[in-house]
Amino acid sequence: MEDVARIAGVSRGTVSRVLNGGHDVSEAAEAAVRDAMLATGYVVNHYARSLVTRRTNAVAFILSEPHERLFEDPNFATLARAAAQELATRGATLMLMVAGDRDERNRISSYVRSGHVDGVLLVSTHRGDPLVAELAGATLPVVVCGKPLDHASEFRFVAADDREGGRQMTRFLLDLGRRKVGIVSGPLDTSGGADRLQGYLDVLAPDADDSLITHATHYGIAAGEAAMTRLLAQAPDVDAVFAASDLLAAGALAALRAAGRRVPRDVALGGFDNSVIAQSTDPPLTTVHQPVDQVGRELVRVLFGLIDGREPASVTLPVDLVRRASA
Amino acid sequence: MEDVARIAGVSRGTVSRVLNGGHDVSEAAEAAVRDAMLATGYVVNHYARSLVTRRTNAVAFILSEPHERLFEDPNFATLARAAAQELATRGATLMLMVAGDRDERNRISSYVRSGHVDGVLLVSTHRGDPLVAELAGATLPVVVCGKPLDHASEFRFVAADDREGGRQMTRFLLDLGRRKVGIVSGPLDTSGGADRLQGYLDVLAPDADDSLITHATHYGIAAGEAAMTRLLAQAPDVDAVFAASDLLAAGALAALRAAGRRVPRDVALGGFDNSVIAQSTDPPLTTVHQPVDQVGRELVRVLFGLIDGREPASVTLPVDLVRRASA
DNA sequence: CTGAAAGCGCTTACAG
DNA sequence: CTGAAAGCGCTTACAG
Repeated sequence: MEDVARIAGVSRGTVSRVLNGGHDVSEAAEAAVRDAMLATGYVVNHYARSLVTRRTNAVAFILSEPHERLFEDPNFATLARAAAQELATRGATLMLMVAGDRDERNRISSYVRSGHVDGVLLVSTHRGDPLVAELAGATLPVVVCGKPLDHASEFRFVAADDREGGRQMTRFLLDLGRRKVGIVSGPLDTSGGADRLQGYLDVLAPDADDSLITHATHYGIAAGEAAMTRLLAQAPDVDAVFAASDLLAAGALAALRAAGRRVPRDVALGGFDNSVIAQSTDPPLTTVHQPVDQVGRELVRVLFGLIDGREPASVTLPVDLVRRASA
Repeated sequence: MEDVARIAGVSRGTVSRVLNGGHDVSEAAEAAVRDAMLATGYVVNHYARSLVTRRTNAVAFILSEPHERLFEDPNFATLARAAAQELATRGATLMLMVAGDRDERNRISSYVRSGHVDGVLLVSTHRGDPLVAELAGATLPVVVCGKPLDHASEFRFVAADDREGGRQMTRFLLDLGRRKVGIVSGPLDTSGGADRLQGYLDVLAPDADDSLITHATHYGIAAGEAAMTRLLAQAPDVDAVFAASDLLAAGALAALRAAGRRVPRDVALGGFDNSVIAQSTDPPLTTVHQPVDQVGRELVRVLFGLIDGREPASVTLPVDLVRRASA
């Protein structure tokens, strides 16, 4: 910077001003500085800048989930990509952090609360997540992906409309003429799990039948298979099933096959997510599409709203049903 | 830090020394400083530190691929997680960057070369990737995930043993008693694509038959389906197929079904990756498992070797065949 | 073992 | 519009 100033024949203060928008700088001075920057190949030192501005231009993307539940959100890669790109257009960068156990959680919690990032994107939290509680107490800008289950009033969030998705799928199965529509719901300690079940109940209640409802322990193929097996035992006459994720649906498919039920003929099956999985099963899944890319971008937009002191609203994004062969 | 020093009754220099390992500090002084740090809730400012040490404790994880090829590496999420965790144990953090088009590539290239990160992890590159060329010229420590196709001698890499995996699967299909073993290979401008095909040829040459070889345009279900359809036209008597990824295998499965071939009875089918997809197809896929977690950790270990000026060797990790129902 | 001092590269009132 | 100066919070020879 010293060099640039010398070559341009101005002071370091002036160089700094053109760097920060060029306000209060004459055109001649600005041009001279820009030429000098090109000539020297100058690049700012972010650390020096952060030291004085107290802005880091970094955002933490915290994946808060137990290690064994790797595939809970099959769209995590897409989400991280979308957020990273949106961040890049704003000159910020995404720092990926995995809070898989208590040690990691503590390390991350103190890291982000010590001013190393401008804000936090909190992904895949469960009810009772200690990280949520700690962040609720902090002054740091935080946006949650999915509707928060705890401290809901303290957080802005961005979510797909899980409940409406649950309604759409349930209605769709009913409109197919099916009479016994069951559900393999996800774990109820996640907002997606609870809301998709709620959507199902919205449509069916007060006729909902407990024997048609079953919960998977987590979003995995094996868990889906086990849950579907239970459902079949409870309600042998089930003729349609809404599985609350594509992975659960893949498991349900295996259980149905094992029981000799044809899909969709004997049992119509619907999934949720519209992930790659939905296209790889046989038959391919009718499912509810979540706009994951858009969720990633909105997450960043809302976070910057918070950082800049505006008061951004939480956002719920629409979902839509994609019809394939399973129902 | 000023406060800590005052409370502990020492100078800032001494506080800094205990922060950096406590060398050349008396026990009494160290204890006093630690107490003072606890009392004040002191946390270092990384930016001030980076400003003087020239170390950023940040590593760029660059995903270099065109936007439309989202699922090329179905294990990207796992890879990023593993790397982030390994980085965390070393006090560093992972910055995720997506180089999807020229603009993004330029921005990222100049960012990482301007000293904002200590090193780079380069993921999912293709032959001719301009980013690889630029990074080859730079002095920055770089480790490539997968064997580099260009500037190979200039980079350290960490890869799964794709070629050996190709051999194992081909041999396995042959040992099943199949006579016409075909391949749906991946795109040849990726190291995985080229090496898996090479493994197939290692086993079959000089008897390899061109009509049994087909290439998918990218790692997608639709591409796998199209390639399998071509293969069936070229070699109607094919009785086994090695699809170079699980996604390609899922597509091949659809094509085989459409052609009325039963799997594994008429055609035995093997995949590659052992991703979730392999468990969701019907039948589930016999496939080659890649130790993605371990690749992520090794990537970081090798990078730190480079950063610390040691001369770490590239590493190739073993793969192994997982048998399921498709072959 | 310890302190005083210089310096890392920037930004931002302040005075003009 | 511009420059001189202070200051952001640390580390690290240097001298003792």
